[in-house]
Amino acid sequence: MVDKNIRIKDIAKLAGVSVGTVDRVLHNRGRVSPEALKKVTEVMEQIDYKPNLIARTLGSNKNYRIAALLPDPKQDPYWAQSNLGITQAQTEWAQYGIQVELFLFDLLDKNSFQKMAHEVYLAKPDGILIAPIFYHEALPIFELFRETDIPYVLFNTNIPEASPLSFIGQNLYQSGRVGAELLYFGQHQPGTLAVLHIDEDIHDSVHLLEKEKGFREYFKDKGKINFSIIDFILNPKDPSFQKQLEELLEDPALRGIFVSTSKGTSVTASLLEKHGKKDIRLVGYDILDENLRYLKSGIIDFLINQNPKRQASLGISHLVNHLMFKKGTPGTDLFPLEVITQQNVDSYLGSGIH
Amino acid sequence: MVDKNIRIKDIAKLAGVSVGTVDRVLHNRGRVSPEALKKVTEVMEQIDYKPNLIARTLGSNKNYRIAALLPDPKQDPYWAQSNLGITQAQTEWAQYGIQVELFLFDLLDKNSFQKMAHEVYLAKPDGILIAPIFYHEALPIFELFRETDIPYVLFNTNIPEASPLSFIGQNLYQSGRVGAELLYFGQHQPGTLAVLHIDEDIHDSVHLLEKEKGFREYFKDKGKINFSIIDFILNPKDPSFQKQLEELLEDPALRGIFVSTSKGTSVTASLLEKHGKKDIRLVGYDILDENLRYLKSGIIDFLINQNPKRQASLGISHLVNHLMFKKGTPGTDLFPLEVITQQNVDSYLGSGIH
DNA sequence: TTGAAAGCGCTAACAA
DNA sequence: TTGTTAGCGCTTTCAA
Repeated sequence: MVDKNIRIKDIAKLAGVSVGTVDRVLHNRGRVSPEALKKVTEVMEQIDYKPNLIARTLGSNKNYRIAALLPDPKQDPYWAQSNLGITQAQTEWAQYGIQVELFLFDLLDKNSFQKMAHEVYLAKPDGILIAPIFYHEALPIFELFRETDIPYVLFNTNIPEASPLSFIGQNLYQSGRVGAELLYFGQHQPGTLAVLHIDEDIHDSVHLLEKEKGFREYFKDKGKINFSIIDFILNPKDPSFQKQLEELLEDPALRGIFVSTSKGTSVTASLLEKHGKKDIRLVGYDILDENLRYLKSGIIDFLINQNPKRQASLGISHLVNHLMFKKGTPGTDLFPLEVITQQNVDSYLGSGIH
Repeated sequence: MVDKNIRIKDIAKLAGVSVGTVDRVLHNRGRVSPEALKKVTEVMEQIDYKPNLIARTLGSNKNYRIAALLPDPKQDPYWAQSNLGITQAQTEWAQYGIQVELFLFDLLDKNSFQKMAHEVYLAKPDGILIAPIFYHEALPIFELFRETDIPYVLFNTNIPEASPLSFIGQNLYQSGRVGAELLYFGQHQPGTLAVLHIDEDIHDSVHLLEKEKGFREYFKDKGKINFSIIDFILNPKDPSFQKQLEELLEDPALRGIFVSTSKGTSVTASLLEKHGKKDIRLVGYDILDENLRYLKSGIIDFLINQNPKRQASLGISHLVNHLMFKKGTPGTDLFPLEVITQQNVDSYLGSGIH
């Protein structure tokens, strides 16, 4: 009533041109005389024109195909969550002509990543969501994508050189600091703190070392502390894996363990449980079913939630916003480092929107 | 391409009627013959019709007025945050013909609440967002709202008897349990734990007592513990307020304090700082500027984030979804009980979307 | 009770 | 380089 929203039509009238011309200026599709361009831009600057995105979407009755490249959800519950997020976004956007095609690769096989990335390229989608967990193999892929001008969004792992449309994930360095904080909090007895990187492959090493760096620098900043910090990179497939871990647990000075992967968290927890070591503090990652059990039983003290589901679903949304609504997306979307405890975990399991 | 979405037109064709009839059935606007009704419903049951909400919104070119009833943001930084969330939602939806009118009342004055609630009623908006912090005064208001069939959404404080369109907030009982958990965590020395309800009025008593109940039951569930729990209801306007607090701090056995209000948190922190009591653990509420400083300096150990900004903005969105998109909204939307620490607080300050 | 048709704001094809 | 116009899927008015 008060102030009817300004329409393209109004701008056209004010500038003395047709809606077609305004539209062309709006989307700089060219084929506009300098005079017309000038007049329209002048009007636009005076009026704070906000396009009606709803009408825009309906008008340009387009279908978009989005390719999602990520590890096989069957291999790892963490990636199963990511996959869930994609499925969720898919059903949400399906009615607006957005199709999401999955391209899954083997979490442990760089070649498979390369192969699937190539298939994404061949599929020529309108947008790409990608978890570039293999740094070196990913770089040339981005070259390809850029050549074809297909917008791509990174999630989970950041590769700034990729200059993506946007990155969705967490500040891993800070994540390590949070881990350190939680491990240190209220600990008065001197002793040993351990950092465990448990993974079947070291592909994520950058990922993990970033966390470790944050962890260590937290203590460096603290100045003099009572703890010695040791770290391990362990492969659960390694025959000596179990033994190495058990040796660690033997250490009577061991006060706490920070595990940098979600899978490793439950593995460590199960050992801690077996050995009845309830007094060793354990901080790990993610609200996976396996971890949930140990959190509830008190073996795990804190989880840092990476929210893989929401990372993925937001990734799709970013692409949709870009493709459909031509909306600008933030270059990086850093998720909060959610601290999960026995008492607040249920409040996170509820809606899943937040 | 593969499966074009089904349109009303398609249903009409299949049922051998016109789109007008289908629309009337869809929204049971009546004036449809039993035969037509039958045919259309039959087709509808066969096909999983999902209306295009975008087209619907554009088609019914309506404007909606939403009234927001909440305490004056100038009185309290917590409510300033809520107000921010409303402003945010307002600008987001303005272009689609949604207008939000603010109705502010005095946080300390029940009469002012009643008066403004009545003004909301007289304004006859299309939807209402309300923070019903005065329980007894709110009940008759809801009667009024229901009479006029205006949908209303509660936030911050739940009143189940109000049977609102939806409630947005937190599980306060569980919130108290989280507070207890954080206060207890890693505490080995026996001593005293204090629960502080600091507020200028006791209007929120239900609110606060719910938190206290959770706090106490946490320890009850724990069984034998080393702590005695004491609690206070304090009014900062009371001349003896300062003295009462200082007396509490004198207690050498005091190990930790749980403050149930966001404002009270900073008040307590400032006293703790003044007395140089860094060893007393402090758990409070919300990422307000005042609290932020004390969190960073280590006086406050944990904050439980109630996310007032997002509560409010989501409240508006719920109403919009209901009014504009005729989308179903969840009856209650319980926010996660976010644990904020020195190390993760920045990750929360960033985007604000999450 | 029904169907036809105009219109929501924008896009995009087309003719001029 | 321009303006005109026919949609997009749905709502809503109006005449039949």
